[in-house]
Amino acid sequence: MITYSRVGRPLDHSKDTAILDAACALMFSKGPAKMSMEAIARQAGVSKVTLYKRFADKETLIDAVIQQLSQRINGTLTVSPNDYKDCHHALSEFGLLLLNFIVSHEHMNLMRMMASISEEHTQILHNIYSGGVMAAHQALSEWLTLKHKEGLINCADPDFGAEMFLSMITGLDIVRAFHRIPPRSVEGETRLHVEKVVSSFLKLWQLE
Amino acid sequence: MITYSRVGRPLDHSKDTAILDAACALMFSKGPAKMSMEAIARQAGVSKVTLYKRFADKETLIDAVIQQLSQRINGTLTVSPNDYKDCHHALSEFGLLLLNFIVSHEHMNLMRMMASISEEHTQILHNIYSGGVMAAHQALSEWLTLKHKEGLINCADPDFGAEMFLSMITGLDIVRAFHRIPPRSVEGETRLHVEKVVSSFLKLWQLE
DNA sequence: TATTTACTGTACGGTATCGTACATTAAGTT
DNA sequence: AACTTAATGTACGATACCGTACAGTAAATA
Repeated sequence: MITYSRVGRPLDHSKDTAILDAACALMFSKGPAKMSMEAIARQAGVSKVTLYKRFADKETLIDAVIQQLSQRINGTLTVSPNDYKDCHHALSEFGLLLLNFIVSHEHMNLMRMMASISEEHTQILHNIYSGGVMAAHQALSEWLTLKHKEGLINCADPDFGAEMFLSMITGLDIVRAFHRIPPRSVEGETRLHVEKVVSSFLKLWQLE
Repeated sequence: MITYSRVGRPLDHSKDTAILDAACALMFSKGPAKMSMEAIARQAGVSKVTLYKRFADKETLIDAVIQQLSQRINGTLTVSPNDYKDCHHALSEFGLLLLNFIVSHEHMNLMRMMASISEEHTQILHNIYSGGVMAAHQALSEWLTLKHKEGLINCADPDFGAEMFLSMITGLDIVRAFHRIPPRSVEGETRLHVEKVVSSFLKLWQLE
């Protein structure tokens, strides 16, 4: 942590973001292991000394990049099913957004970085889980509870229902993306998949 | 590739497996990046020269480890739904096996290794996908087709059905395992999850 | 202006690791 | 026995990279 001091030349906070951006880009292209601190400093337009002033060592920087990236990524998934009235419409829109989010390059890159985190640093992974998947699951679960009370959806086990929806939407696409298999070529195919999932989901939990 | 020669001291093929085993163990404990060739040679009880005689360089060895591991792992998932007559029973047993397989340490370690494979070596990932997920998906899809013809399951879109079953069984457990969150403590919980999934699945595709 | 802190650029010590060379021994074939 | 290949062990060159030291410059405050 850098303490603020009133005297002397002030910290240039634009360098923080410059460093993180450069590190992030290099993590994408080279991977955490082959990313060198010199390259980060060069690409950030910053001397190595400043780099080490902001981040104690390489591992700290990597952690910071992952944290920042996960927050930024999870921030893109702001739309909740609350935003739509019709259940089918709500789930479709949410599902489409979710699926596109999951197979996005940013998210897959984040996953690959997370895989490199050693067993000793599980806390970061837990934080990411809480802020990402768990939050999405909880939001959907609460939405299902709400719709259940409104009598629009008959889901007595909203936790299970939410888990099913998330995994059904994800389907095998996340596996394929992880195996670096090109995604569905046509946008319509994705939408069709989502529609089929939503139909199945509602068939299970809309009517008795 | 090592060409066979009739003359001179023959290759000791036990060293191949010794090297691969040592490399595999070190990949598990240290990760691919921090695994050194010296350590592999030491643990395998082999000199560094022999190591480099069998595997041109570190990357080649890593690829070989991943290939071997994926084959061995996929080999453990031999049980197909064919082995049971009752549909519910078949899906339950298959699902339980699948879920335990997916969250196993071996499989998660393999996933983490796969994440370190660069974009230039996608062929390995594609091979793993074909031999693993895709094979399981296809087997299940064919089983569904069979049961459809037998009139036991009403699944006009077996590919989609198989994808749904696989992802529903997997659920969020694979995500949690990836985030290094401890798995379900009680064996019974896993079985309960599988039961709920199978019930839902059959509710969708058994009756009209 | 004096002082304090931020920042640059270069250089460097230290470490780790890759891949190879060399001399020597082991284990087979002809 | 002569030959050929496998294997060991040590040593070594080359490289890369981490993290820091040092001298000097920039930008703020008192």
